[in-house]
Amino acid sequence: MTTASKTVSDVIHSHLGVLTRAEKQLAESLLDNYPVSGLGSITTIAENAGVSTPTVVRMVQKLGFKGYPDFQARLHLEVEATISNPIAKHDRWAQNAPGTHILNRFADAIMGNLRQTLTDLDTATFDSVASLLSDRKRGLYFVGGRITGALAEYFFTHMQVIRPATTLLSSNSSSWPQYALNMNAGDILIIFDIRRYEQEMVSLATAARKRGAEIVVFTDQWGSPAAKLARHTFRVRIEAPSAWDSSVVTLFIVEALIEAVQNSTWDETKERMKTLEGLFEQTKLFRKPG
Amino acid sequence: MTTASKTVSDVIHSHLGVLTRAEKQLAESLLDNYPVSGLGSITTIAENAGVSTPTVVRMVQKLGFKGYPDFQARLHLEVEATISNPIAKHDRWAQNAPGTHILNRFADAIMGNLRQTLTDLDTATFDSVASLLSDRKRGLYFVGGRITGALAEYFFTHMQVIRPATTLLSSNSSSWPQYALNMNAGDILIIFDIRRYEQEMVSLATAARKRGAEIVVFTDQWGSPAAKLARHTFRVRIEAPSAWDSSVVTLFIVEALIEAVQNSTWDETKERMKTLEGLFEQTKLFRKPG
DNA sequence: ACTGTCATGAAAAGAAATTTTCAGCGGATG
DNA sequence: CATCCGCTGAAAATTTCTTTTCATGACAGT
Repeated sequence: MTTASKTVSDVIHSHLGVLTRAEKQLAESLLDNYPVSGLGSITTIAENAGVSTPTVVRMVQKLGFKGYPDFQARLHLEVEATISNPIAKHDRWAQNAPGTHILNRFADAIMGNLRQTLTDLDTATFDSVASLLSDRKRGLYFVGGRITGALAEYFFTHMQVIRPATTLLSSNSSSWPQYALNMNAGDILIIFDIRRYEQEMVSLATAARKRGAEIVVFTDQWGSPAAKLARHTFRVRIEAPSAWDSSVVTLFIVEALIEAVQNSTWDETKERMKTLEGLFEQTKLFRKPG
Repeated sequence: MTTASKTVSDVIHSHLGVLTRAEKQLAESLLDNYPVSGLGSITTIAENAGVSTPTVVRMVQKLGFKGYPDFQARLHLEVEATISNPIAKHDRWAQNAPGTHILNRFADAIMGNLRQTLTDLDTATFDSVASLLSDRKRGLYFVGGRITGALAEYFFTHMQVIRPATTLLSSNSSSWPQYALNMNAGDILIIFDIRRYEQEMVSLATAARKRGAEIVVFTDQWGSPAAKLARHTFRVRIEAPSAWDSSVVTLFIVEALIEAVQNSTWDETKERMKTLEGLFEQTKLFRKPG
């Protein structure tokens, strides 16, 4: 066979370029939860992928197999190889990585963090924050520290598209008092502050509270001192097998919040995004293509 | 179903006593190399076991299954459970949250992304990139787009602490040519570019290549055009139940890389970090947790 | 030895899967 | 705007799989 030593996954990847729309759709479906997704009959996988059975036949033939049975036989071999390997037995998803590889240890840790964080997290808090952030009458201010500044920026960039009146505070704390001065009652200050808490953060939070602003804090399980001044606090697990803390779960919550806000204000956001897209497109028109 | 919570293997074992000779022979064959041996058609497994197909039907019905397809469907589920990872098992997650809550839907999606990404990811690529980034003789340049700029910044912030000669390119592409001009042969350009690929990224990558720089690209499963110019490419799953793509898994890989680099250059890094800590303490910008 | 019971597989019948055919549709091109 | 080309899925044709039927043979009890 021409596809001798490569895995079906490899073959699919190497053919992605020559696949048509429906075939790509099928390929995605197969690669998702690979290789188990290819265990069933041609009818089943066609249905799962939302394409017709002829499309399946055409694709597997395009990939170099004689027909669907040929394709499936190959998949079965791969499943067998995977399962029969005692090392891979429990860790198929990291099959390429030795058990002690940093990727695996990281994945374990992050999974634990996510599970723990979600267990501890009150969905009412999440929903309340989403609701606060959806209120367009409130100004939003984002601030983070040395490391968490990137998270604040990420959150800010998205919210800026979704709604007006969003402000990103510089990571440099010397300019913070000026921002606090501009806050109005009902505005929201979103603080990212994990260990090695920044002292200035408390001053900023205090000033914001005096101006009547609500405070939302993303911190770690030990809690930023600024959390005492907050209306809502997200305590996120940040432990990783590393000298550094992990921001993965924090980013996870940020993204979920972005979607929650976007979803609850979709009607208002839609037009806004369209306009913005137009602006981006226009800007690109004036540049030379690469 | 009567055989609800037990595995097929359990069911077979508990029925061994009531099986006839040919059925026992079949059962042995199935348990040998279980559960993969049950992947094929009824004809196949009958042949492998040296019995007739009616024997197979009779046995699976004796075991409590409706017929062979029922039996096989169950086996497929077990194969899937065996192959899939702990990540997929989210039973106890977010107990406080309804199954349809955005947090849970997001968690599902991110878990899938992580699993898929790790499955597709070659650890050799990861290790090669970690090794490249550990080479202090090479200058590092980080660049991202509108959304991914925050990721580039996050990566940069950490690497800046760990090693010298790191540069963060502005998100504004107009300044990129100047950076390219400063690159030397062997320098590394780390590009973050997910869909809505930025056209200028290709120009930058081309310019960097001309200067002899190596390119590492973080992109999505569809692949940034800049990936064609890259020495190494990370294809990360970014799908989320959201109007926006998810950067969680990308951040995961970034953090793992940070640790890998830090770990491989610890001796050199240690002193550097101590010095930096001292500087931070001195300026009282950062405090220890209280 | 006779008889009844049960296991077993060959073969037929039935069901389902796989492949092929073909018409419609939509985007590309002139 | 017309034409072409290739993708796509409905449906038919074909192949394969699954189940049922039934004849045979082994064995236990009479």
